[in-house]
Amino acid sequence: MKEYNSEEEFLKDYDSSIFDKLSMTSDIIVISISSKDKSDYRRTDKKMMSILLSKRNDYPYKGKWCLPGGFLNPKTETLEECARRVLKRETNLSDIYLEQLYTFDGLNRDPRMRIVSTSFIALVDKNRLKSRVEYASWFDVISVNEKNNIVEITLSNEEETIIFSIKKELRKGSTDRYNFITKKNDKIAFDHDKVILAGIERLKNKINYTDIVFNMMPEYFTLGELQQVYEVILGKKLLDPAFRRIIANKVEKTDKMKTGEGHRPSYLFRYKKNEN
Amino acid sequence: MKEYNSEEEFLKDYDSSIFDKLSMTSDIIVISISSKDKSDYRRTDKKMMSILLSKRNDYPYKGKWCLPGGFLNPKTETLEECARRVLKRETNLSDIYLEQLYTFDGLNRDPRMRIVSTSFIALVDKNRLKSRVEYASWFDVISVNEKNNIVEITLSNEEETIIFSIKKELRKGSTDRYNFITKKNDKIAFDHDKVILAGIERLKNKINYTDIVFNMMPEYFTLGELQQVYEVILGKKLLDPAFRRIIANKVEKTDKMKTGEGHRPSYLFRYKKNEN
DNA sequence: TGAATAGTGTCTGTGAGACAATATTAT
DNA sequence: ATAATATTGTCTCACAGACACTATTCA
Repeated sequence: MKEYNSEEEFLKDYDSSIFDKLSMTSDIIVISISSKDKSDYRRTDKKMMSILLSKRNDYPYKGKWCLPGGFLNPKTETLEECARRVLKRETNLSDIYLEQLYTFDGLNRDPRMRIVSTSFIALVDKNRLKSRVEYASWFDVISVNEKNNIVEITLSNEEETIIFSIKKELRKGSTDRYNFITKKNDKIAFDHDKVILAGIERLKNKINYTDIVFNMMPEYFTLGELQQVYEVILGKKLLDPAFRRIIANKVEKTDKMKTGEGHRPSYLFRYKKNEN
Repeated sequence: MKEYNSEEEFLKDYDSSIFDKLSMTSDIIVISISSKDKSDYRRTDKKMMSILLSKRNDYPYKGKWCLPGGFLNPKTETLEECARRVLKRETNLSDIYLEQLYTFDGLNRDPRMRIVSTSFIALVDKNRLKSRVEYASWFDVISVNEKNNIVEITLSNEEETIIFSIKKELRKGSTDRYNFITKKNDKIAFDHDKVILAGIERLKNKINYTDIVFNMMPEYFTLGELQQVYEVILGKKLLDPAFRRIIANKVEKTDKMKTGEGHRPSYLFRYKKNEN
């Protein structure tokens, strides 16, 4: 083997083809909050999480739904830049909250070849999306039910309902980490069912010790609306006074009011940074 | 474009060379607890974290220290399997606690070519490592000091001291997530300085709401020892009664004692699963 | 005996959970 | 007036922080 005396010299000779290579993708679970129309004039809108899915036009998994994603161009971009490029294409927005979620790399997750996918969570305020998305469709997260370590998730857009379930199997030697095993899944492509579950769980875990939720809120909101968002994400009702104590130093009251709702109007609040 | 009528038909024709490809590696920050010899017969050993580093024999970064790692074989293994293969080689152990940490993918993190690295944390009880590691060396984590969002980490083995510092720059639009920017680093190869910081922070964050710490403990331990491990990882002193309350339902008392320490002997405890 | 760690008791303040009470609007 | 949500008050209980005290060993 040749002896090199400097890194430059070594690199000049380096043949990058000696290692087996593979392709990577960035896949994104875009989460936002949508409102179901109120049935009663004085009731507030029911809020739910929604996620963005695209219908696959080509093989593999033709006709199934998948998360927005794209192949990494290894010469020019990072995985996060790749994700932003995809998001720009899908939503026409460039400044979306993005956070690396997990790298999925099962040997057969893509039937074409070995593809490793780094997934991201994107959180967005739905009001910012003016134009209807062309290829993608928003699915409401109707329910997330966990029983005996099996999670069943129900998604629905206007035309279609998707139900899939995943078993969370305790990892050997751990008391709190799980392998995800698909139990039932007819309509989601690749392993994106697992990405969706991982994303929903990450959001649920982080909502209580970070401020990420405000990435899904409009600039002005009532505390009732904010509380509903927490309730939807956490999957449980919260008590009003407790909730207000918790978020008190994360928001600031404005002098604006939300009126015309058939009941007592409420002050509009705004996200307030800092001050822990 | 040819029309396909089934996924099988499509795959038969599929040319996987149309996308640019790249190489991946798994890099592992192996963390364990070591004890400094007691100077006074009645004082307890001082505990510290230690991490495993290898000296690079080849370019690039020849002569610098790096984390154990290796190239992924895309045909045969997952990233975690790749990490376990490396760990087996370095420590001769197969059943080490392993957790995916983060995927690092800066465009120039490796001067040879584009290489994306998925990093893992491994936690191990040092007593299980009988034989001295051949190529790698344990470095004690002497200090982790954060001031004005700059973290300075000092590592040391018997012969060498490594000091590096990283700036944690608040990410745009976030209040709790940071980009890592190397400020000073002469001795750590690649971006492994950032992996080390990410690993130490992950451990610190998870110690309070998981049981991962027991992966670094021997089967029998005193509560004093366990408390020291918590203190080293959290970087602060804890109060005895509070600590005992917190871990009370994670451990069970045995009838064994630890004696001969120059002071009152203490009961040995053992990790107790479940019962939250 | 003295220095050191082991282990327990208990007071206090903080904060979440729970429930109650009052306020205000559109129909 | 009524139904609905908005907003605040307050009681209680759990628990972490703090400090004090007792126990036990080896040189």
